[in-house]
Amino acid sequence: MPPDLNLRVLPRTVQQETVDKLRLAIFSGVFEPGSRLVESQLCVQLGISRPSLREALRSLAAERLIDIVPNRGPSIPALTWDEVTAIYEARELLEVEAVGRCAKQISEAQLEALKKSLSAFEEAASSNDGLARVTTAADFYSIILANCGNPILEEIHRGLVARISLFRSRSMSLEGRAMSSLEEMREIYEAIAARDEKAARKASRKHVLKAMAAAKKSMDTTN
Amino acid sequence: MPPDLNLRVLPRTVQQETVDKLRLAIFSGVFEPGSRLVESQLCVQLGISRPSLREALRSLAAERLIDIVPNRGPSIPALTWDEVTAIYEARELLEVEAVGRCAKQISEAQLEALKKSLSAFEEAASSNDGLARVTTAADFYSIILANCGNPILEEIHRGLVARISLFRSRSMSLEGRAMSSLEEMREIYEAIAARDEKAARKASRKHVLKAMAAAKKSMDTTN
DNA sequence: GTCAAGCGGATTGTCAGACATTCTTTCAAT
DNA sequence: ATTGAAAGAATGTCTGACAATCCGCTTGAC
Repeated sequence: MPPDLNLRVLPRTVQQETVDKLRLAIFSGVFEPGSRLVESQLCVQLGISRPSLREALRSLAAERLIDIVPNRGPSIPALTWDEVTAIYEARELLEVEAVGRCAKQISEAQLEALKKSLSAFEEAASSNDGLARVTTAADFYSIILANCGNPILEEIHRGLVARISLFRSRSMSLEGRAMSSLEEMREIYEAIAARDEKAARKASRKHVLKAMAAAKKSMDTTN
Repeated sequence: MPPDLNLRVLPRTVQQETVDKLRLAIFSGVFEPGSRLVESQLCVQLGISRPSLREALRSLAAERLIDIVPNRGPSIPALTWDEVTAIYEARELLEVEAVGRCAKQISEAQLEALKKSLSAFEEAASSNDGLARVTTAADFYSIILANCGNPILEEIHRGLVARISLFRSRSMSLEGRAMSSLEEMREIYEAIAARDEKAARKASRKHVLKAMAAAKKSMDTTN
C-alpha cells in the first residue's frame, strides 16, 4: 500500500457543510455585495444552531469571503475596483507561473483531461448558461493549477478566484467575452500541449489581462 | 475629511484576542509540530469559553496555521519538506515581484524606514536573541510588501511566512545564517534604493533561495 | 505470545438558552 | 433641522448539556 495514501474518510460536520453551502451561495450571488448576514436568519434558513453558524462564518471570514466587523456582524464584501485589480494582478502572477510550470511537467493523461475541460467550456460558451461558463472555466484552471507541481499555488489561486467570482460571472456574461475567452484558453492549451513554456506564459498573461479588462468593463456598465 | 479615512475604532473581541494569542504562541514554537490542541485545556489556559475558543480555532484553521480533523480536533501541522518547499517557492514568486515593484515606487520616507529596519536587523543579527532576529527580519519584508502597491500580495505573503515561521527561526539560528542573511538583505535594500528593479529582483530571488537552503539544512540537522 | 474484540474514559460536535453590550432606528424636544 | 433619548434588534459571550466518535486498555481466543 502506498504510504501516503490517505484512506481516512472525513466525516462531514455541520460546520463544514455550512461553510460549503455559504461559499456556494456567495459564489452564486445569492447575497448582494455589501449586504449583511444576520445570524438568526441564517440559522433558521440553514437549520443549524448559532454556535455552528458562527464557526462557519469565522472560517469564511478568514478566507476573506465575508467581512466581520465587531458588534456589527458579517457582511458580503463590496469590493472596490482597486481591490479587484489587486486580486487580478496577484492572480496573474500565480496563474502565469502555474501555466509555465504546467507546460513543463503535465502528464499526457492530465493533458487529455485539460483538453476535455476545454471542450466542456467550448460547449458552455456557446450556450446561455452563465453558471456553466464560470464552472467549466474554473475546471480548466483547476486542472492547470493541480498540475503545476506546487499545491500552495493551487490553494492560493483558488482563494483568489473565489473572491472575484461575482466579477467573473458578470464579465463572462458580456457580449462576446465567452468566445474570446475560449480562444485565449485554447491558445494556452495549445502552448501547454506543445510544451512551449514561454508561449504558455505569454498566453496565460494575455488571458488574465483580458479577463481583468472584461471585469472592468462589466463593472462600469453594471454600476 | 478624506473619504477613505477609517475612523472606526475596532473593539477587540475575545475571539480576536484569542486568535492573536494563539498565532503568536504557534510562531513562538510553544506547541510541538504534530501535537494536538485540546479544547478544554486551552479554554482554561486562555480563560475563555469553548465557543469562543472554537471560533478562534476555525479562523486559524482557515489560515492553515492549524489542522482540524473532524472528531479528532485541532493540531499543529507537521510540515513535510515537500510542503515547506512549496511554500518557499510561492514565497519566492510573491516576494520577488514585491521587491521589484517596490524598487519602482517606494517613497523616500518608506525607503528611510526600510533602512532603519535593516539596521535593526543588523543589531539583532549580531545578538543572540533568536526571536529578535526573526521579528526584525519580518519587519524588513513587511515594509517592502507594504510598499509594493498591492495589498493582496502583502496579505498572501504574510500568510505564507507565518506558516513557515518555525523553519525560519530555526534556520536563522544556524551558524552564520543571520550574517549572510544580513548581507543578502542589504543587497536588496541597495538595489531598491538605487531604483534598480532588475537587480532588486535578482537579489530577492537569491535571498529566498538561500533562506530555503538554510531551512533545509536546519531541518536535516534537527531531525 | 500474538492478535482480535470489546469496553470505558476522554474529546469533540452540536445544540439550547441566557444575558450583557452594542448598534440602529425612531421619535420627541429644543 | 439638529440633538438626544429610548426602544428594538443583533452580536459577543458564557454555561451547561448530551450524543457521537476516537483512543487506549483489558480481556479473551487461538
